Amino acid sequence: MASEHPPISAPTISDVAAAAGVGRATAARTLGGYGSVSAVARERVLAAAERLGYRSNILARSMTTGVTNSLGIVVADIGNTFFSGLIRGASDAASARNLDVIVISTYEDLAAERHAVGVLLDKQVDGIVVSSAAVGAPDAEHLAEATRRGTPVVLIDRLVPGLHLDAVVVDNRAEARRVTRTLIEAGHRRIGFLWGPTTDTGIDTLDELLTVNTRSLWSDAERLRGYLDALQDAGIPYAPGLVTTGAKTEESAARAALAMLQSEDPPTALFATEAEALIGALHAVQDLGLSYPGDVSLVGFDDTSWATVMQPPLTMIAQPVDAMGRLAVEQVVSRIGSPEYEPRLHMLPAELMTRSSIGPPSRVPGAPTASAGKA
Amino acid sequence: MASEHPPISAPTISDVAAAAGVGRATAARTLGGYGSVSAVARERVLAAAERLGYRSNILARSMTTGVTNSLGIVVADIGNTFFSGLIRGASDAASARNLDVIVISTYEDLAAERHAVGVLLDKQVDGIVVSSAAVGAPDAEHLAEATRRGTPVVLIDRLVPGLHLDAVVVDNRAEARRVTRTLIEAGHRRIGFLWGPTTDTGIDTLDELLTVNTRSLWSDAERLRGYLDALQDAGIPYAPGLVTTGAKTEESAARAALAMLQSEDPPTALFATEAEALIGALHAVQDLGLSYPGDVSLVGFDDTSWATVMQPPLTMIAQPVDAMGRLAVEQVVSRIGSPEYEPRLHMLPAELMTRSSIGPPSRVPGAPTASAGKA
DNA sequence: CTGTTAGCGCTTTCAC
DNA sequence: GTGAAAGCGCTAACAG
Repeated sequence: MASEHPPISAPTISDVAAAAGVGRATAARTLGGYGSVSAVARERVLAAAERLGYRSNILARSMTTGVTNSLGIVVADIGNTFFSGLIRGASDAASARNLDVIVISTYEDLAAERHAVGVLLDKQVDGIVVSSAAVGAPDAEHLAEATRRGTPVVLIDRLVPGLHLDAVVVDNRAEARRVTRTLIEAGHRRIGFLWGPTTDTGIDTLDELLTVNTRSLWSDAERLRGYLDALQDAGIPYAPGLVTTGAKTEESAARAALAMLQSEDPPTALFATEAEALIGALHAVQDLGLSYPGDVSLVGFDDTSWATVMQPPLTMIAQPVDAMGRLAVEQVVSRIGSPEYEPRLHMLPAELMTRSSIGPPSRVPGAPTASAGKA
Repeated sequence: MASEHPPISAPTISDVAAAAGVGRATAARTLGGYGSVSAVARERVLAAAERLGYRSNILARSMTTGVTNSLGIVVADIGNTFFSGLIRGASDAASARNLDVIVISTYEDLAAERHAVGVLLDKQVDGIVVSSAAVGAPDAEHLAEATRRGTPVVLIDRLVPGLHLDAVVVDNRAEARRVTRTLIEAGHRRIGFLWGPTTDTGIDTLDELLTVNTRSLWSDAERLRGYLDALQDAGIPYAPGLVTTGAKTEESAARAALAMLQSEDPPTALFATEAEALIGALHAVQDLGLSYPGDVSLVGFDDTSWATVMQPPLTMIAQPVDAMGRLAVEQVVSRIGSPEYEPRLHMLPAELMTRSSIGPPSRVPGAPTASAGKA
């Protein structure tokens, strides 16, 4: 039942100060939580603020302080569960710190990524987490530039060779090597690799493959190298037809798997580098009336809940998406505090979820050494 | 090779104006794209801006104009593919309009949702898209309030009874009724419903169920009603044991399905209201060594790519997530333009992806009418 | 501890 | 058309 004319627009600090009978600065200090104010003054200000329903205008605050309490996160595809898992971890960590998150999807397009970073910089976010489409430092000038200008950026999921920034990734090469070895130990020698580098020129030699691989995303390139490492460890020669070179789509993976499986000397195991690729592989296997692990063994990156419900359940590599997201924002936050230390590389372990899609090879290929392994 | 001392901090409109030899206002006009400027002046300003590398400070702009070119979207769980699909559609539509999106996850917690909306309002987003955890208007004061204060909000996926706002949803009741009828037409009379209302008090009568259902999220409540509608249409009495009352988790769904399937008069079909529930159901089926659709038929909401690769492939209801997301931002945008028209309700159709998880019932329950249906 | 006084960079009257 | 000048709401530097 008051008398003071309620301001038509939202109350400002001046309104509160006036209502409390103190100067603007005092009101600002108590409301902004800085400087020091006497207990009495604080009480009166708080009461007045409460009464007026005061909410600070954070745009104005951000303009003068330069901090927006928001983080940008740019990923390839929000709709992909790997990335949405990352985002989930990141945004949980962010809200725990009272930061909010602006999400942008680039669909692996570098131009879109540059634009996204520009938007974020314009918005004056306090930091950026990005899973970049850049395959090398020259592509990533926008990231280097942002850092230089004072907005910390941390890479997530993918490193960019030549770019020294904080990063949170999984050791893709080691993980790929490990599963491939698992396959080899089960007796496999012909292992199909789904989602090798995309290229239209045929790849015949290992050298060519390695060269082309250089132009792939770090994570993809690393997985291929890990696969190749394991092959080499076991003295198995590289077989051109077993590494895919098509587009990275489910359909393309299905076609490639189909072709491999129908070839004269088909693979006895398939390693899929991504959930989508695995689904493609499964389609191929099913279309051919094959079963796993009887006819072909199967493994894939990026574990999901449906893997447990497949018959038989799928053995998968589980990346710690939630932890990666959290760690990335923690890293970016600590970088905001103290910008000048060496970039930190966080390599998190992945976990091989052993289930039942790996078995012994269905047949013994040319080489005589084959069936020696286990039995 | 210049001479003008490069400003230590980013160039402002004043810098550009000075460099161009015009007044601030003229520079502001051409750079801000409002008012009118002579061709010559515009050229000089543009050139100067280019030369200085001017980027407008959108925080300052937002502060004076009140528009931030950003939208808030609050969902229950970013990690859930249904919501990440929504977000994907929404953020695509947003970037097409040069808006960016701030995403917040609430995990179905109303307090978190209120907080999220508060944050968004503080950020002065131009509009909010929310899939609310409110089950009735009293819970949704924060949404009504936001609208009243001039920030349009559009509901997505879920209506809030009693709250008249723009909304984009699927007719959950009709869709649930439709699949249930499909099941009935296949001969089923005992159909388990996974993810009925969560409650610890037992539910014995239909009335009790209906009452409790009132306290569920709109979408969940509607799906149950649709199920009940179809039962009633077919003259099948409500069977208490066939509607779940546990928590909404995969494990709980699995337990409930297990219990149903092991009961004396088990269901011959299971209708799962969510992907997680379906996975739970599949676990139960498999643990019991049952197969589908031979022993039990299965259907679920929220189609995904892995449904096609299950053996047999799963029949699912596909919600148009992408379109829902897009439409929601379109709606919120048009509401920003002209705030005063009747709230619009967009009910999008879902699609039943018929595959192979529905078959005839495995056995004939008590009633004599059963096997009459098809054969 | 507190009030006064300047800005932050932009938009927006308002005269010229 | 164009420039000068007045804010937007806040923080910050400076006296007292």
